[in-house]
This record gives sequence, C-alpha cells and structure tokens, in this order.
Amino acid sequence: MKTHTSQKTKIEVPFRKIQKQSVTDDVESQLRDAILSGALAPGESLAEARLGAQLGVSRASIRQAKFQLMNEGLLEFDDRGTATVRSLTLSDAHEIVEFRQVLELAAIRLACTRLTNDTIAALEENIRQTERESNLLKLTFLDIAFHEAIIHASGNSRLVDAWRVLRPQLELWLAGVHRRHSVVTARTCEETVAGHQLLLTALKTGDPDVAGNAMSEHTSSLQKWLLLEAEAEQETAV
Amino acid sequence: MKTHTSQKTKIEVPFRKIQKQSVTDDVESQLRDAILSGALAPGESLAEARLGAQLGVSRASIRQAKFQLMNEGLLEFDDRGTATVRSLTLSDAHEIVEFRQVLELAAIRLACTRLTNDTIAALEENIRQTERESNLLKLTFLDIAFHEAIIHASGNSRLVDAWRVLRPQLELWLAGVHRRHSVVTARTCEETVAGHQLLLTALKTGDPDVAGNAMSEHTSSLQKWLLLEAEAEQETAV
DNA sequence: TTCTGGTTGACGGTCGACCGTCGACTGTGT
DNA sequence: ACACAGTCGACGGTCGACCGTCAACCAGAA
Repeated sequence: MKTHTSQKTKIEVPFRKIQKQSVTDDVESQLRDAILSGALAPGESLAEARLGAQLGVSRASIRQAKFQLMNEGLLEFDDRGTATVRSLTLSDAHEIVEFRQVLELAAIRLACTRLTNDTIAALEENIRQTERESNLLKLTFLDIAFHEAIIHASGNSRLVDAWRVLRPQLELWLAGVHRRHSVVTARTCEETVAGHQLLLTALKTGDPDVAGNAMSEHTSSLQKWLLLEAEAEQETAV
Repeated sequence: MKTHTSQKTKIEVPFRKIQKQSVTDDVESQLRDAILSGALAPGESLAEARLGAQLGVSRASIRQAKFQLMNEGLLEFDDRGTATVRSLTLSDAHEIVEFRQVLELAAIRLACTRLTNDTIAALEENIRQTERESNLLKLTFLDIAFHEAIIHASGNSRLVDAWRVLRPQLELWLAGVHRRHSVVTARTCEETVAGHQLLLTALKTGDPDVAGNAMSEHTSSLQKWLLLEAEAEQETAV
C-alpha cells in the first residue's frame, strides 16, 4: 500500500516564518542600541564611510539606517546631510513629555470605547508582574509596556505610529537622565503600580472622561517629577 | 580718510539662500504630486528601475524618495520591499480623521497658553482671505492653512511632526473623494468661515477648555460630514 | 602677526552593476 | 486537458566607485 504522500489536511508544523534580518535592519538596531546605551553620545557624528567600514557593510546600508533613525528623531541632520546623535535640550524634554501626555490621553479615551477582554487581561497581567518585579530596568520596561498597551488599545494605528516616533526620543532622554543619576526609587515604583491600578479601574468604567482624568493625573505627576529632575540637573550643570 | 572697509554693522543684503533642489527632493516632489493628483493611482507599484529610467535618475534617488514617502504614509511596502501607492480604506479614513481631531484638539489647547499677536493676526488675515476667495481649490488651501497655523501655534514641534505625517494621508484621501465628486459647496464654505471665526474667538479667550470645545465642535461636524460622504460612496460602490 | 590663497582630506549625493528571489510564462510528459 | 518543472524577466538589496563640496590646515605675502 502506498503511503499517502499528498495528504489534504494542511500540515500544521509550527514553523516560524523564515526571516533573515536584512543588513539594513541589523545596522539600524545596532545604531539604535548604541545611541540609547550612550555608546554614541549626543552630538557625535555618524559618518557613513567610517561606520560602513566598522560594521563591514556598504554605505548604502548605513545610509538607509540613518534615515530610519532620523525619522525616529534620534538623529539630526545638518544642512549638508551629516547626521549626528540628537542632543535633547530641556525644551525638547518638555515637548516630548507634553506630546506623550497628548497621545496617552487621547489613547485612553479611545480605548474606553473599544475595550476588549484581552486588553484588560494584558493590563492586569502587567500589573501583577510589576508588583512581583524588583529589577529596576525590568520595571521600566513593564511601565513602558503598560502604557504602550493602552496606546495600542486605542485602535488607531496613526496614533500608534506617532507613538512609535515619539518613544525612541523619550527613551533617549530617559537614558541620558538615568545614566547621570538613578532616578527610580522604590517609592516611585509603588506610585507607578498604584497609578496603573487607578488607570485600569478608570478604564474599566468605559467612561472616556473618567479614564481621561485618571490618565491626566497619572502623566502630569510623572511630568512634573521628571521635569523637576531635569531642571535640577540643568542647574547643577550651570 | 580711509573708507572703513571693515564695517562692524552687519551688511543686510537680502540675498536668498542658494539652494539647488537635490535630485532626491525633486523626485520626491514629483512622486508626491503624482500620487495626490491621482496620476499614480492607489495600488499602483513604484518600481525603482522603471521610475529611474522615466525620470532619468538613478535608482538610489528613487529609493530615497520612496522611503520618504512611505514615512508620510503615502506608500505601503509589501514584505519584499515593493512599494505601491497606498489605497486608503474607509477604516483608514476613520483613523485619519480621528487622529486629526486628536492633534487639533491638543494643539488649540496648547496654543491657548502660548498665544502671540502674530498668530492671531495670521489667523485673522486667513479668515479675511477666505471670505474673499471664491476659487474652491484655493479655499481648500486656506482652510488647511488655518488649521495648520493652529498646529504650529501649539509650540510643540513633535506635534507638528505628527501632523506633517498625517497631512499627506488626509490629502490623499480627500483628493480621492474630491476626484469622484466635488464635495465642496458654497454652504460648507460659509460654515467653514463661521467655524473658523468661532475658533478664533474661543482661542482669544485663552481658556483651553473653551477653545478645546470649539475645536471639538468644529472638527466633529467636519468628521461626521466627511465620513457620511465616504460611507455613501462606499455603498454606491457595492 | 595677520590675512589670504591653495591644498588636502573627509563626507554626502549620485550612479551603475551584481546578486538572489519571486512570479509569470512555457513547454513537456502523463 | 492538466499538472509539473524549467526558464526567463522584473524587482529590490547591497555594493563599490566617482564627483562636488566644505572645512580644516598650511604656507606665503603684506
């Protein structure tokens, strides 16, 4: 008897889709990491030929990655096209935090009207993990993930895109602040958890105004705190 | 007496800065115009080699322009990198209009706290021109300019950036709608002027809530109207 | 010493070419 | 007639090279 080689039922081997990281994407990741980690300091220039030689790729790949990172606001170009790592001023920080507030407020209001059980479950799980976590770095990631979940729950991909552009800048600024002095304390962690719980409760009401107020409360406290920190730093620098 | 050749006062010859349009920028403009004018229809592919031959430039220039336009949301890439003119679904239109509302609401609230005489003068001048204008196309431009002025008056360049990304998509969608049936009528023009005057008045109060309400009123009416139009079109298409 | 003019090196803009991949077409065998 | 395999053309990814430009450097003249 022949073994039936052509079985009609779809073979469900859980192969992951093959995806070779393109050279450009790889370069982009490396450069982004280098910038956020501070290996590439603000103001430092990213010459294509030099980087290409260092990374063993052609200028075209570096170039492409450069423009990608510029669109994320991590690089700034002078009039001749030379890219340098963006150095964020205090004014930039104000703008970033302010716009973040705008996006998150809008997101949670929209999320209220499109709330799914999956979203709620994800947020609850995030809070549980946050309570258990003690590693400061992971806590930061969890915090970002919580807010990002709300952004996605807004159901508006344009808003998500705007957040995708803003986030690296926020990370760049936070990385710079964190590198100079550790600003995360146990107290702020507890505050964060409490704030997130309030947000979730408000979100569950399904009332945009209630949720919006909660978010405003949450982000404005964050905003005031971060900017005070930055201004204090500014003064010591002077 | 020596003529003082080294005068300390800066010589103020109003030379315009020399700027040769780079090939890439030129290509980008041409492609954008082609897309917004409908010469490149949604779904149409932009093969680099072919376009390069047509425009007499190398693939690198086309490529660069392509990515720029993708970042504006005018193109979409498939998994192989092939770019096609984005075809906006009704769902896209909803998202675009919704996010526009988010940005403009935030902008006018921020603008309230940073209002300058220049801004007010510019807005008033815009309204005067709008009242005098009869050309439908120019009216559309004036309308956009009014809203854009408020966006800029927000004083937040991140918000302006987000608008810069959103605007081409809005234009793409509007262009598609307008091409199929002229939606601008005298009545909507008068409505627009009246709405703008209300906005300006509300803005002058300097109260974010007052101005925000006015903007919500203005954009939501616009939103409802445009989407009804789109849905009607959708139905006739089916 | 200071100004000026030229040299040189670094960098981005642009180009043409090579490669692998994917899809359409086609011819062949059943 | 249909299924399959081989072929071919189109396309994007990547690369190396050439060019003009700009700034820093240097040397010679006032």
